[in-house]
This record gives sequence, C-alpha cells and structure tokens, in this order.
Amino acid sequence: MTDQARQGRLFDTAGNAEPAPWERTAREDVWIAEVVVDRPLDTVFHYRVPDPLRDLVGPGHRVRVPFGRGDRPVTGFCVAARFAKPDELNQPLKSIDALLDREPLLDPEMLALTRWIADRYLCPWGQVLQSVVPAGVKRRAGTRVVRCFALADAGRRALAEDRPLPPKQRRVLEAVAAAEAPLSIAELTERADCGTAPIDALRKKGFLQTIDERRTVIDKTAPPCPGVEPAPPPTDDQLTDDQRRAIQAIRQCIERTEHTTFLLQGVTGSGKTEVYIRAIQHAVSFGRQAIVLVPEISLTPQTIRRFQARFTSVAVLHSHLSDVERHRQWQRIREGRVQVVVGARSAIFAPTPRLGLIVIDEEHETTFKQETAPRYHAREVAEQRARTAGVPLVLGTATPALETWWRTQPDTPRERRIRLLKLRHRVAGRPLPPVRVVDVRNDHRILQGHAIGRVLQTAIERSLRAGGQVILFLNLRGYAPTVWCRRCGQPVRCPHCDIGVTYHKDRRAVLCHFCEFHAPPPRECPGCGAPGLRLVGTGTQRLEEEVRTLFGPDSCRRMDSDTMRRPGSHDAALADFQRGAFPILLGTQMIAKGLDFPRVTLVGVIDADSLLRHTDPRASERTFQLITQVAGRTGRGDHPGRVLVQTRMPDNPAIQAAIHHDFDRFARQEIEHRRAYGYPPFAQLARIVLRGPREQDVAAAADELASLLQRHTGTASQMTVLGPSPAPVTRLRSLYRYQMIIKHHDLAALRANWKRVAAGFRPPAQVEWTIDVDPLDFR
DNA sequence: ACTGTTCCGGCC
DNA sequence: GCCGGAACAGTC
Repeated sequence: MTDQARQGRLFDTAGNAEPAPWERTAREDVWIAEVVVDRPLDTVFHYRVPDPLRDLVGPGHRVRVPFGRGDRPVTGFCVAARFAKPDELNQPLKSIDALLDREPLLDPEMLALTRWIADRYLCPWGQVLQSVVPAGVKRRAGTRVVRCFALADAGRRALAEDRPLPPKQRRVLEAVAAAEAPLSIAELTERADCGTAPIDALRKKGFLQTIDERRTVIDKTAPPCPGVEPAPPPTDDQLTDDQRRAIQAIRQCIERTEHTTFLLQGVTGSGKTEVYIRAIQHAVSFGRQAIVLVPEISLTPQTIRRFQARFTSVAVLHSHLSDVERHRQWQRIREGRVQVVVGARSAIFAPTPRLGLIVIDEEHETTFKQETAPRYHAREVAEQRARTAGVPLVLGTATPALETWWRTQPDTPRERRIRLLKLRHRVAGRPLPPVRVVDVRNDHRILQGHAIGRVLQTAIERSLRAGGQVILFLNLRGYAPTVWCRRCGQPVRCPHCDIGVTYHKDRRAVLCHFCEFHAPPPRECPGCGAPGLRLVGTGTQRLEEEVRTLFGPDSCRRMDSDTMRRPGSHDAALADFQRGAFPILLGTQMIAKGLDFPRVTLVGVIDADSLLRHTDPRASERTFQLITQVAGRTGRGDHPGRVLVQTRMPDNPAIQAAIHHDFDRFARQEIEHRRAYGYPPFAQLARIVLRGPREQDVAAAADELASLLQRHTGTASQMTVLGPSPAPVTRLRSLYRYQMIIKHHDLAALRANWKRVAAGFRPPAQVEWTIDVDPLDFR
C-alpha cells in the first residue's frame, strides 16, 4: 500500500487495514479536516472543524491547530474537509484553532501537484506546501486590516423613514448607502467631507456597523522595463517554414485541450521566442494563461520587453521582487488578470486559474533544479502540471538536456515519448557563425601566462577596427582561481571547506566560493609558512585587466556575480553594451545566454578546458552546451560573426561537436557513454548526503545507513548502492559530508526502498541526512 | 537517591 | 521539527 493510501485509511471503506484505536468509533457526528502541518512530517492529521468554521474551512486553506503534547500552535494546510460518519472515530479529536485565510491559497490541482512532488522527490508534503506559497503571500505582505463601515439595520430604517439627522451624519449615512462595499474611515471622511465625529456618532447610535477588512496598503505598479524597444515582430510571411510548422503543432494541441510535451530544438537565433509568443497568443485567445519559465539570468529587460510588447498583461516573477510586490503579482495572477507569467523556476507554481500552456526556455539549464528541499526539477513539475491540466508543455533550447533529447528517440517507450519540433535555420537566412578551435598549447602569449592568445588578440583587433563588438567568455570569477605555495606545492584552502580560495583583486581578499569566508591575502603559506605565494590562473578580473592593457582602459565591461550584485546593474550594463558605450563585454555564464546584440561579430571562449576539468559526470554535456550557447551570441545582425575557442584539447569530442554545430552527433556519443556506465536515463539515481561536525560520526552513520540499505534491498531488488564515500567536497561550512548513490532502473521501486529504510534510520545527534532524487549537483 | 544526557517514538 | 519518557551514567 502506498503512503498516500495509508494516510487516507480513515475513510477507507474497503477495510483491509486495521484502523488505529482513535479512528474506530465516533461519539457524535463531526466535520473533520485533514491537515498537513508545517513540520517535516509526511503525515496527514485529522482535526475537528468547529461549527463557526464549518462552511469556511476547505482544501487549500491554512489553519492554526494545536499540535503535540504541549498543544503548541502550528500552522498547517487543510488538504481535505469532510463529514466523518459515526463509528469512525472514538478518541476526541483536537479542534482547529483558527482559519488563517479567507480564500484558499491552493486549489485542488495545486494540492495534488504538491503531493506528487512530495512523492517524486521524497520530501515531506508539509515542506512542499510551505515552499510553493511565497512568504509574502503567507504573511499577506503589503496589506493591513482596516476598520470599515457598512449600513446597520437601524441605519437602513432611518434612511428609509427619512428620519431627521444632523447634516454631516446624513451625508455620512448616504455615502455608506451609496457605496458598494464597506468604506474605511479615510474613504468616508473624504466622500462625506467631514471629520470622524459624525461617523463615531452613527456607530454609537447603531446606525453603522464596523467590519474589519484586509486592504492593500501599497499598490504601486511595476515600473516599465528600461531599455531599447524590441525589434518589430515578424509578419506572418517572415516566419520560417519550421517556425510555422511548430506554431501549428502547438496550437492544435491547445485547441484539443490535450497534453503533449514538445521539444522545440532550434539553433541559436532560430526564433524560438517567436514560436512561444504565437503559441501563447493562441492560448490567450481562449481566455487562458501561459507560464513561461526562463533561467534567472535570462530575466533581462530584453526578454521581458519582448513579452510586454506582445501581451497586455505580463507578470514577471524574479528573485529581486520584494515580498509585497510578489504578493501583489500572485494575487493578480490568481484573479486571472494576467495573460502571461514569466519567471524563474518557482514560477511553475503560479496560481493561474485557467492554464493554457507552459513554456520552458533553455530547458537544459540546471538552474531549473532546486538545490534545497524540495529538490524538484521544474521541468518535471511542469510536465506533471501540464499533464493534469491537459495543456501542452513546450521545452525550448538549442542544446537539449540529454534526458530530454533521449525521449524524442524511437527507443524511448511510447508513453514517455515527446514530440520533436526542429528549427533548423536562423531567421532571415543568417548562417550559424563559423567556430574555430585555437590550440593554445604552443602559443607564446599563453605560455607567458596571458589569457588571450595571439590568434584571439588579432581577431579582436580586427573586429574592433571594423566597428564590431566582442564578447569574451570565461567561466571563472575573481582574479586568480588558485593561490599556490611554491615550496609545499599546496593551494591555500578555505578554513571551513576543503576547497581552494580564489584571489579577488578588487576586494584585496581571498574568497571561498562555497561559503562566506573571506580574508586578506595571506603573506605566507598557511601550511608550511613559506613566503611568496603565487597567484595561478586567470579569472574574469585578471582578464579584464589584460583586455584594458591590450585594447585601452575604456574598452570593456566585466559582468559576473561580483559586478552584478546590485539589482539592475546587470540590466544597465547590457543596455550600455547595446548602445555601443564600450566594445568588449567579458564575463561568466551570465553573458552566455539569450542575449541578442546584432553588432557582436566575434565571440571568444577564453578557456574551454576549464569547463571540462570538473569531475561532474555531466561535464562534457555542459561544455558542449556552453560553447554552443555563447557561440550563438554572434552573427545575429547584418554582419556575419565568428567564434574562437581557446583550448589545449582541440580533439575533445565535446569541443569538436560544438564547433561543428552538431548536436545529434554529440548526443549519440554521449548517450552511449551513459548507457555503458549505467547513468541516467538508463538508471534512476538518488544521492544521499550525511553531514555533521565530527567526521567519525558522519562516517559511522553513513556506514550504518549503507548496510541498512544493503540489507533491505538484497540481491533480488536490482538496486545498487554506491558508497558510502566522502563527498567530493568533503568539508563544507565546517561540516563533514559523506554520500552514497542509490541506483535502480525503476524510480518507483527506488523510492519505495528508500522510504522503508528511512523509516528505520535515525542518525546520531548532530548528523543529518538529505536525499536528492535525480541529482544534478554531485559536489 | 538525584540529576544530566542521549535515544526513541509519537504527534490527529 | 519538538516534546516527553525511558534508559543510562555520573555524582552527592
């Protein structure tokens, strides 16, 4: 029996399960609510609904309930409310203390979706529920309870009988009578042009009754997005045949209100966004709403403006919204006043009343996976939501995640199959830029420690001379990624994490990129005491220095998470680049996606090898994706572009596939690799991490858990347990970490096994575990 | 006999 | 997660 069924046994008329004692007989008929409390428990609790709340409490409402021995008040979500027949209960149930929301925060579909996430990602339902409703919504940020006045019976009679009243009181009473809703003191004094005294007098006479209403305090609308007007949309005959076909396929699916998952695989610059927009317009024409998920870094004014230009009401949900603003947007969405919701990962929980379509742009991006509990992948959640809502899901990218691509292939079972829509050409007949590998093994500039080799340097000079712009991509922030001791040959490490520190010249400090540690750069080696540490390697700060030396002090702007700390600085830098304020844009990931600058004629990848050096099982997939994405930033205007990739491994398969723009070749070779090693999609993985302050305790707990898993699964279950072993980053924020990977061809069986084992495993004090289903981060 | 610590199960 | 009881150990 599933846990879900077990939790529902109170109403299980089949009667196979022996009911718990308190479930057996009722002394009286009661309304009960099933409540999931705000605790990491995956259990549904039952509470009596007191009579006054009888018609008010339903699924999706939050309630306050007494919980535990001390009856401590906790909040919970009501997930069902029903009449309990006699004979079903015998122990007196505790009662709901209070109803916290007038309207349910979640509709039945969202409740079901959160339940699905809890099962799929092995996370307590209560925790999922808490995390899908924004904090600002729960705290009702930006609203306040305001005392309002409505007509009481006595007042109504007084008006009807035209009884004599002082003139001000009469005006007040008439204002209240004329209003559709109760009026606040401020509204009343304004409309009746009086002070508060007449209002108070009427209330004392019983002519007015007071009603406390929750009102919005701040209602400022989002400022219009800065930046340049987007290019005018293409007319119908400017669409490519591929675009037309794709739009047609998605529209058909919208009309039939049936679910299909599409992979819209289009080379960079092939007009995927136009396809999304046309498909969404169709859904909107049926009075439905669309959700568009994009990686956070793509939430630039460029993207936002494009949607705002084509729809009358767009809600943008990004991480910089205040609680108040987020609450306001959430309300707008829920009231159906928004046509399109554009947002990062969590926007998949947007409370659209009539969902018509979901789009995930750059679907291969790993930021769609949440790295804290519930560790869901927005793509999976989106598919589940689309499936139950009977609407299409469109996954768009130039470089699909391997798992996604695999599902378009004939070997995939039919029920998992997704439909491939290809956009093979760039719009306006523009070619993909030629990509050239530059082998820098013998480049004398590189050998001297510079980041820009001779070939790239000349190419930049030529582009600039021709009036073009240049993008330089380097995936390491800081000045020097390693601080190295000449004598003992050891890097300087973070005292809290076992990871090397990075030197940041602008802050005159060494930083740990895993925790908040920072310190002045040490003069001598913390290990052996030798003086004279060396700064090894190049990060974006050193690259910036080099570019300014080579091409002039005003030639470039750096974009990475250090320069882009303040909200808006990102947008400002891009706007400056767009209007040509500087010719060279250099930076990390954040300049690799989605940007559309027609004047960029050269893209340089400074160090392709740094992408491959990771121990991550998906390193080569990421390398291919990043090179392809960043290469796509050029050749988007009237001038052709080109791409130079600096590497010491010119024959690497991922690099070779990227320079040939050959996704299929890359995917086929990578999928065979996955098949050979039993990686997803050929097996399902879950990663368990144990962490604590004492290494022996963590290691011992890991051993115990591993043996529990082995014993429970046995040889028959086809489940493999890899490890335990120290995690690749064994110490993080002063905590030791051990991990194991469990592997099974069937995800449901894997989850069931884990649940059985987890129920009997209690780690020692100070050791805690986490489980990550379908992990993407193995650090 | 008394008190502090850890382990463990239940929470409706 | 939090609480309380049981079991255990160390102390007066």
